[in-house]
Amino acid sequence: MAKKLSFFARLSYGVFFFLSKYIIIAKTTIYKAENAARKDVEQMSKDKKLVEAITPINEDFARWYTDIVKNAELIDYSSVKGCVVLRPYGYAIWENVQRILDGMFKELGHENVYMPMFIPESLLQKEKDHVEGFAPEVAWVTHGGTEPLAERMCVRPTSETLFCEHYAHIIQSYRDLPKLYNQWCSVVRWEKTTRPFLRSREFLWQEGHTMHETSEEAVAETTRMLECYREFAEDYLMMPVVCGRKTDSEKFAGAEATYTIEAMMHDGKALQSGTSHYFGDGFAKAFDITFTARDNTLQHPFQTSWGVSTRIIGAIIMTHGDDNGLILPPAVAPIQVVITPVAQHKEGVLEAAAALKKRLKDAGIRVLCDDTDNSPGWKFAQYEMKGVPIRLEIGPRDIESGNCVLVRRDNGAKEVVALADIESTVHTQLDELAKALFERALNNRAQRSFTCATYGELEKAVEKDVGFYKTAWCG
RNA sequence: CCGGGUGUGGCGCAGCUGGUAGCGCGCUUGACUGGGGGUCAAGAGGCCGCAAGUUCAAGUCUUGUCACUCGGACCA
Repeated sequence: MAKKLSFFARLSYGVFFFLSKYIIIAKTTIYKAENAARKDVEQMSKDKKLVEAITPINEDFARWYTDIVKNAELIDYSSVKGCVVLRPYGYAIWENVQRILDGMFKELGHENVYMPMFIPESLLQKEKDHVEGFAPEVAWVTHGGTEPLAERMCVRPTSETLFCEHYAHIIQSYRDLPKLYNQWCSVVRWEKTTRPFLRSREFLWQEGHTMHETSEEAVAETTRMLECYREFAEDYLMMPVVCGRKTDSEKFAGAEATYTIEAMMHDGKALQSGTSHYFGDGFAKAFDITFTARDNTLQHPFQTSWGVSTRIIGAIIMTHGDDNGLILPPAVAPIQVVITPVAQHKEGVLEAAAALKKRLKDAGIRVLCDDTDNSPGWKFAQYEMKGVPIRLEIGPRDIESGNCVLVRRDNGAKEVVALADIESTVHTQLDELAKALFERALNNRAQRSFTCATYGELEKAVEKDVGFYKTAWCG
């Protein structure tokens, strides 16, 4: 088995165990852009007088991705490599992700805390595997002002060590367990190859760190949080995922087992979208965390950690987007409905648009009315680029007939709908759009999933088709 | 870390064998428009990455340097 795994590692394939007896092999390289197509697109953009053309998805997937993150105004590059500016629209997506996940965590009994961003070198080094895994990619702080520090400190790449130090202070008895903490923060990993959202040097995430009385309880927490992530991905982001366990070579540094949700991107590659780790009592021993058990013996607690990062935004883009730009699942879309007034200088149009906006807002829908004097065509293209799920057009004709035009972002379908019950119409359409996104992603995954009976068969198949492979030969 | 490429208005680029900087988009103002990226007119905006050198003269040539980028290596 070890030999086979190293073979896959060389090919940049991720290998992980499906939760049943299958393993799944999926290409997991981080996308890199290529130069070739750029000039053609720029030329095309000139010829067609388009404002911002993006590279077609089937021509160069990586370039398509970069064009979207820039043109949909999610990020701006900064002067620090691998560190991006999250612009209001991009950050708003993250805020929605935060709001939903945070609610789910609290429902499960977790509490939020905040740890320092600096870790003294000696603290990082307490757990051997952990430091070996992370030391090559941490950023170091060596000076305070002009004075060299007595001990250098790293900017947290993850906070296990800080949580452990703290837990050692506050856990005395089995009565103190479990401890279910989570924090929202940014971490720094000095990556050499960076891509917005997918692999950056600083990124935002949440990291949950829990301590338990028994290993059974900690294992249960690990799978409970993996299930939480699955539910979030599938029910809110409309992104089907495969739950599984990473091989030893890919598991978290210091963990006993790493579980993951893997989503298939539009091009058939896998993206690790959330992880949940079981640590056993390895860290507890290294950090000397003990508690008095029910039988009055001194024991080490069992630990888990789990995290989802802004990479999930990259997953949303690559799962649902198309040649016209981003498509956002309604649950996390900063704007769920955009209203574009037509012939807005004519009497009554802007007033009708404003009234429509108010009704939708009162119905709990995130709505924007774009009354700038850009042309309607420009607005259509702009909000398609930004992935707004539903567009409502309202002009003199509609006002007269008591209707408006509803356009769906996922399939472009246009429909004249009555203003009278617009709230329920929009709610229904948002729901249907969400379901359609999930179905489409599921179909894509099904079309790119294969089964191999033997190892030899698998070797040949992975060269031909990018996708997920199930094999039965590994028990 | 190794190799290739690129640095010129906000963005994308042109600028040949040296002669003192131009195009498209965007931006500003106004008018006409408006149901798929509108039209016209008038404007604003540049130490040509940085430093040194060659020259009467450097965006252009030479050297150095910095940054970015692509590929490789490295990387949960």
